[in-house]
Amino acid sequence: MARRPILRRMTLPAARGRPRSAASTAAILEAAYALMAGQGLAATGIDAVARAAQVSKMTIYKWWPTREALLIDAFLHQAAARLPLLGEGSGAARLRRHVADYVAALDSDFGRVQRAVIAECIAGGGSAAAFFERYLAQRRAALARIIAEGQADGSILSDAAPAAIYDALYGGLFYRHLFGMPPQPDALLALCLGQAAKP
Amino acid sequence: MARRPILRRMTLPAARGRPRSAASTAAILEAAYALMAGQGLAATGIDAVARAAQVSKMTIYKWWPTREALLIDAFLHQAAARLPLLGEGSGAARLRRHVADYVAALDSDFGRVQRAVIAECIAGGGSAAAFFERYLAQRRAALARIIAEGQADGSILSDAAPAAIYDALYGGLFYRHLFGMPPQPDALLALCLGQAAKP
DNA sequence: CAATAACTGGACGATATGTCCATTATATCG
DNA sequence: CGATATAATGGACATATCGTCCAGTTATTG
Repeated sequence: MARRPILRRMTLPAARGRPRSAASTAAILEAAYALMAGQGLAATGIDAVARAAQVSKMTIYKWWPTREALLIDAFLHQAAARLPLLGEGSGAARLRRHVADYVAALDSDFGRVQRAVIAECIAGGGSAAAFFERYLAQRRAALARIIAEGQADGSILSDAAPAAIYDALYGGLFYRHLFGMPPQPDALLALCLGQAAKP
Repeated sequence: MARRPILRRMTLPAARGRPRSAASTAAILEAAYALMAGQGLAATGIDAVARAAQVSKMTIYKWWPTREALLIDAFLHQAAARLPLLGEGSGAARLRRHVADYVAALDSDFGRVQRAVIAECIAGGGSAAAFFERYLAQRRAALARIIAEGQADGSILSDAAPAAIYDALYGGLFYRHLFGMPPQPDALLALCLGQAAKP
């Protein structure tokens, strides 16, 4: 009979024709990230990405409608592995560890690229809401959960809403980073978690 | 003898030749602001500004080295009148009033333009440190002073460093604004000023 | 009037944008 | 295998912006 395998069809919806090249996709995303990290946003045009990825420009335009979409994807492709949220210890301990990781990441390629992506979002759509929806929202929800656990286990004294604690803490960290001030995680942690939060 | 008047020379350093046109300067700054507010950053090229201000492109390039410098100036030109810091009442009351003004301003032309300027700074120099130096730093210092007064008069309960309170409060507000979340000034104020700050 | 400096208007090369096409490559289906 | 379908290529293309340059005009001072 040689009927088309139903199961296959449901998972990979009819792969007729030449399949999309995973190698090109990865090369494009990595080139975009590397250009943002190295040369900055201004040097990260579609032409430059195509050249660096050794790929035709049309291949990029085929899969990404705007530069904004490409740069967000390039960021997500690298960010997936970074800034893990799991760990052991009290809520406060896990939060402190993540804050330390976040501060270190901001002071690296990752921070430069994140700024570039945000700038591109603003230039394109007026705000960085797209970046929030595709990246920050999940992180914020996960960290709010950890903050709530910290309140439950007594390691975080403040009884403010977890989301508000997150906004003040990470908003403060991001604000200082964006405007070129050195990070001061301890002062913000003390303020946002309640004066003398337990370890 | 008809010597050149010394005093004049010290205040206005030798005004020989045709003087710079104040009307053109104002028209350029206002056109740049209006374009950012109306059409967004992408539509605010030097050519477009020159056209809108009815000015030769060379006049812009003569006085501003980069688009970043022009856009910051255009922002400052409008921002000077906004967000007054003076007022009456306790430190907490003045701070609350400013927070309300700030939130209202962000949700207007002013907010869009501020985002555009920040994006341009990132695209140009990698960070928005230039914007901080020319605008935010003074505001931050003035508000930290008001916060310190609030701690002194007992209207702000938290004894954290005023700068840390500022960073958490305005960082949180800015973070929510930048990423498209609705403002929640009351939650952040309660958290940052100490649970139940007096009026 | 002479000297000085700002402003004009247009032209220029370099670069980026997004689109289009004919061609080639790689897969599935019958 | 051959037919079909889709990706990827590489170059051309019109359009737009950037920053610079220049010759000429305008405004102000000495």
